[in-house]
Amino acid sequence: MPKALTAKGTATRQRIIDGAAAEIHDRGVLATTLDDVCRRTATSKGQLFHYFPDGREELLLAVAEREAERVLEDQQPHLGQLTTWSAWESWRDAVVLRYQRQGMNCPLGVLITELGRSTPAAQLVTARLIERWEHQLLVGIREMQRHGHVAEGLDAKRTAAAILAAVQGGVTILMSTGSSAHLEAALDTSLLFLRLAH
Amino acid sequence: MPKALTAKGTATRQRIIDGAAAEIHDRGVLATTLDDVCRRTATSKGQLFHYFPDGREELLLAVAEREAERVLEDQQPHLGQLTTWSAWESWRDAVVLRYQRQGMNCPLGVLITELGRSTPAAQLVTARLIERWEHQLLVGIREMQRHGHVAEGLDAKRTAAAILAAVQGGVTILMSTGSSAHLEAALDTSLLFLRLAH
DNA sequence: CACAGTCTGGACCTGCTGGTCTATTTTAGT
DNA sequence: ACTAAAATAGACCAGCAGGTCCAGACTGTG
Repeated sequence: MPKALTAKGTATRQRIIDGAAAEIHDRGVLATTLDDVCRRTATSKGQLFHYFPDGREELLLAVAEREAERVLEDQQPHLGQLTTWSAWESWRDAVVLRYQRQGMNCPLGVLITELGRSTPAAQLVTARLIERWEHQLLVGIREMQRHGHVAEGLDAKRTAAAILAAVQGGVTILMSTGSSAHLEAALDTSLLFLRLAH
Repeated sequence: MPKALTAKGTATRQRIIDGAAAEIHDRGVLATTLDDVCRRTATSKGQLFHYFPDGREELLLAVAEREAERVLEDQQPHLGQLTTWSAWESWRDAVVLRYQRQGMNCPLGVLITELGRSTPAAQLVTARLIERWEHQLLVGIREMQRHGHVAEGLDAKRTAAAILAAVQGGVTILMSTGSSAHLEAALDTSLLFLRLAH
């Protein structure tokens, strides 16, 4: 990587990341080659290794970070303000919609499994995503407790972890079957649980 | 594949599948090459393609089927008799233990994501596993309802789907972080939910 | 024993893909 | 405008992994 990126440079770098992400969405991580990315982004091998000296691995990591960012963005503004039942409902719908749109390929998941084994940096991406996601759920639950909508006695931390797991599992199942039924069941049951704990 | 397998033949075929599964457990699907499998199982390329004419894909599918079978086996006998609270607790422990042992690599998951894109046969393996797993949960919940331990009004089908998703998500998170905290939270919260619905 | 089909071994081929290298053009700062 | 650094292009390389092939050793059945 050059010492300083010019405006043109950063633009190209970003174009490569975006193109790689798109290619991965379309055809999967495994099937995506560096040449594919070059073709799609109208760049050359030279540029690719100019901006990502560590090659494929570094590029994939950059894509993973981008994807992780999106996961949370796509749940906003709902996830950030889980203060009423209707906010939780909206969030639920947003999650279902987001993953139905994404369809049967989970770029992030495969990215992590391919990278994770070798790079600790990749594991960090997942860990941070989980932590942030869970934290927002936790805040939401605490908020509901503060407003008296959910029982004070409920273990908010554990519940947040469980809801996150349920969503994650619903998504995983959606990936392999194409059906969002489990994701919806997971979300609906989670909300029902919160309501029951009263 | 030959028309008829002799006893020796089936033994070799099985040895290849077992060896491939072991190799995948140790080093991951992506890093496992056909030569690795041959070396480990003391077989030759000739044999490998003799028993799996479609090569890597066919072998991987066979391994996936084997793994799927194990997932359910490892939860028995608990999963098959979820008729009391203590049975549910035992099941909970068995699941946690099984996946803690398995550690951070999910052969089945990666197998499916690598195969799923191309082969519908791979999707079938997952679909069947999910269906059978969920069915046993469903039976368990209905049983609890019949005995008056869980409210009749609870949507058993949806709850079974949600619990399965929660477990699945807990496992997924365990894979990428190495911590079973989410899996345990998911299971504990699921059981708490059943208890609350009374 | 014969012989047809199965089993085994391993050399070999080939396509692909990540990665290197060098030459040329463009940009930014003085 | 000059120059140093950055950006771009794309030919080229090397290794590897999946897959092919054929020759030879077993096996079991009439």
